[in-house]
Amino acid sequence: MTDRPHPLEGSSETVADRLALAIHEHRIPPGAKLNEDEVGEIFGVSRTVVRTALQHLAHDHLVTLRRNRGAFVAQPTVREAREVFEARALLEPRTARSAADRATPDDLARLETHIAAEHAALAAGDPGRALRLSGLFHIEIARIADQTTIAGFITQLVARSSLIIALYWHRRNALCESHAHHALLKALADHDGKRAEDLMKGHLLDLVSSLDLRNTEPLARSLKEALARP
Amino acid sequence: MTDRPHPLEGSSETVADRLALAIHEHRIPPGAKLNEDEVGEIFGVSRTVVRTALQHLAHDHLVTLRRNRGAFVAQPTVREAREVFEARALLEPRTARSAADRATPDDLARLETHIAAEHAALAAGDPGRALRLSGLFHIEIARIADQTTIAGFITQLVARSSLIIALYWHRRNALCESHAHHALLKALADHDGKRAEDLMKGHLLDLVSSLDLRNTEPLARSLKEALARP
DNA sequence: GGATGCGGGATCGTATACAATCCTGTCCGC
DNA sequence: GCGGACAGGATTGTATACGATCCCGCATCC
Repeated sequence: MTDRPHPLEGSSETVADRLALAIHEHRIPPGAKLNEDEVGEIFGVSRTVVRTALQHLAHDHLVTLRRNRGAFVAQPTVREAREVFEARALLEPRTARSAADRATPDDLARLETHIAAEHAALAAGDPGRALRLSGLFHIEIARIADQTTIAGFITQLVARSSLIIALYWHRRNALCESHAHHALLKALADHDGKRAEDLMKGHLLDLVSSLDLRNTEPLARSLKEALARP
Repeated sequence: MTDRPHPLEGSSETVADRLALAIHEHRIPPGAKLNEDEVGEIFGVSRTVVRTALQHLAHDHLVTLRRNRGAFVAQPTVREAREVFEARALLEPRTARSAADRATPDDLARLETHIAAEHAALAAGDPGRALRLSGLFHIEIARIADQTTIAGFITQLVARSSLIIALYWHRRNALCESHAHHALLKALADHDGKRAEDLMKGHLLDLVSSLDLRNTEPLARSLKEALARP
């Protein structure tokens, strides 16, 4: 009942957003094929708009477009995974510092809401939604820093991080996340830029350390393991 | 002879690249309208591929898509201009440091070529091409640092910087550019990461200081000045 | 028996056609 | 003379149609 095949709603961005959300919440696994006709029928739109949406997602590295093959949910390599988090390490700590200087009570309230919703999603057994909200927390900080350009980059990096987590997640330490976010919020509330910067840096390092980035290939996870011992 | 209206060459990315190059070299001014039929006829392709190319460029903030209005070459606001250079300030110095650690003789030779080509273009009275090569220098450094993700961001930021320069350029100090790049190359050749980082930081600050970012509107430059005294 | 060539089916890439929207110039009323 | 409504033209948004390419399965040949 919640998801009816809408006859036609608005534009291609809606389709892109819906697809991105599904990918972000791990409802569509990495490597999954996104058939144009199928997606078009689901959303009640033509292939034209689906193609536009897929190209949009491809530009954000959420899907991979292979010529005459179709669109697939991206499977970041370990190299890409490292690059994504190195980029985040360059962008986010300094942005968090700026956010600490500019955060208004309204901003802090919104962040608090995010954290609460994240907890609620976890309690409700919806880790995908919790992960999504966790990412929105980072994006919101960039927005508070009043840097829409950087916020755009972080949005992209968070989206890719979601795929990376889907592929390379190892430790089951969900508590770390929420606690780190809470500490970060406190630093922002205190307008302690230096602390916010350090906390963000550490938080990102924790995230990377919770991944298993030893393998060489992402599809090795489904291929090499299959023929590990011949 | 060099630029014939190709009957049909390859794909939409070619059109996007050609358009991006023209914008980058200031052959198409900010605010210019990009008619789909017109562009399609120029490149000998259909509107479908032109639309794809324009959406690609829109995603990189090189063109602005207005619903039912068409595509226009972007006109970054002063706010966007500041944001772009703040993002570059976050990304490029640290990337230059990494590049200094990894630069091979082959990399250095390629950078030397870039600088030489930049000088040649300036001498040939083609400042647009010189600016393009100057941007490629920055992108090449990110590539040397072996960070394709960051390189992608910098590519986007350099492209937007080209538009910003077209709109807000003030001082005519082209020497600064080439000299800064030469000093940077020397630091990279010496594998002096710290110096490369500092030089890049200073270079970006010089770039910003060569702009006139006082105005509030970008189109004021072409509209208000026209009817300054009625 | 295994590898190679080939054909059917499906899917993507591009072009074209139609509908919706917007801009511009003109006409009418005040 | 001037402001507003309206129609014409142009341009974009979306859908559909056709051609090209690729994958998969089967038959054939070595």
